[in-house]
Amino acid sequence: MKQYIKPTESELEILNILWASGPSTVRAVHEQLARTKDTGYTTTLKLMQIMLDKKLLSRDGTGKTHIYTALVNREQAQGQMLQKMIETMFNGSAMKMVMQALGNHKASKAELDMIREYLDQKTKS
Amino acid sequence: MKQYIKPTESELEILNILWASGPSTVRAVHEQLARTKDTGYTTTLKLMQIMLDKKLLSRDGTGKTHIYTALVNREQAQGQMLQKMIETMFNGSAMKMVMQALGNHKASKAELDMIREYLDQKTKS
DNA sequence: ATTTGATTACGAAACGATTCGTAGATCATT
DNA sequence: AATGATCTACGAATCGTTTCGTAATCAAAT
Repeated sequence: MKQYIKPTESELEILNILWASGPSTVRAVHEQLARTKDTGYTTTLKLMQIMLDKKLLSRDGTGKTHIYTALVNREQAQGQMLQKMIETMFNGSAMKMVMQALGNHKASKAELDMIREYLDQKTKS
Repeated sequence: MKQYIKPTESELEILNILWASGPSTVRAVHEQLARTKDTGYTTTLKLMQIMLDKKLLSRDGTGKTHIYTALVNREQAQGQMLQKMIETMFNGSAMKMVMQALGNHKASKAELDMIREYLDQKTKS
């Protein structure tokens, strides 16, 4: 049975760091986190321990300092969260969401071109 | 000062109903909610009262049964939530998100065409 | 071996969201 | 005006998340 990935806000912040940096110690994660967030070290530690419990992370406990690794795939998590948003906010229509995103965000011409190219490629196959 | 809209999961469900149905009584909202969710009437009531408190809703209290109205605009809420997702999950790139959405969702050819048309229009202006 | 510094483990407080029971208010019917 | 049905108000319990203090553990340096 496939589990749905539903990280909390804080968990997502940690996942993002691990996705970007790869397997890391608590301290490394905490230092990144502390750049944008005022939080204590043991808070980060506890969060990561809970995420271990929830199978969002794994860890290598050889030696004193443990090394944590994200167990969930970035693309998969992104996809699931997007899918959910599309369903609950955009009536299941990816198109509506895309348009809203592009409309709001005032994408650059280069970005628009890239999307167009991507669409072309997708239509062909 | 502009407030950020950060409805919870449950609040979003209620907002969606009000956006779709327009101003409604608690009972009307609850009946829709109860179709997909097993919840009590007073729970819905309490939630809507809290949302009133948070200024997510307004209400007309003339007469016995109150009529609630969404105070937040649908498009605005969607936009903000998308923006946040883009920032936290897609490194600020709307394009990345759009591609991920399209890639995952397997949009129909018709949908793709509509998006392309939209892009063209957007490029022109 | 002892001290020092950093790490992990753990419990508990604080907080917000959610749920629901119960009481009180209101209205229509009789 | 009493009954019954429906609604609102409110407090409290529960639950999950987040936070942090403190103790235990470990490793390196003295």
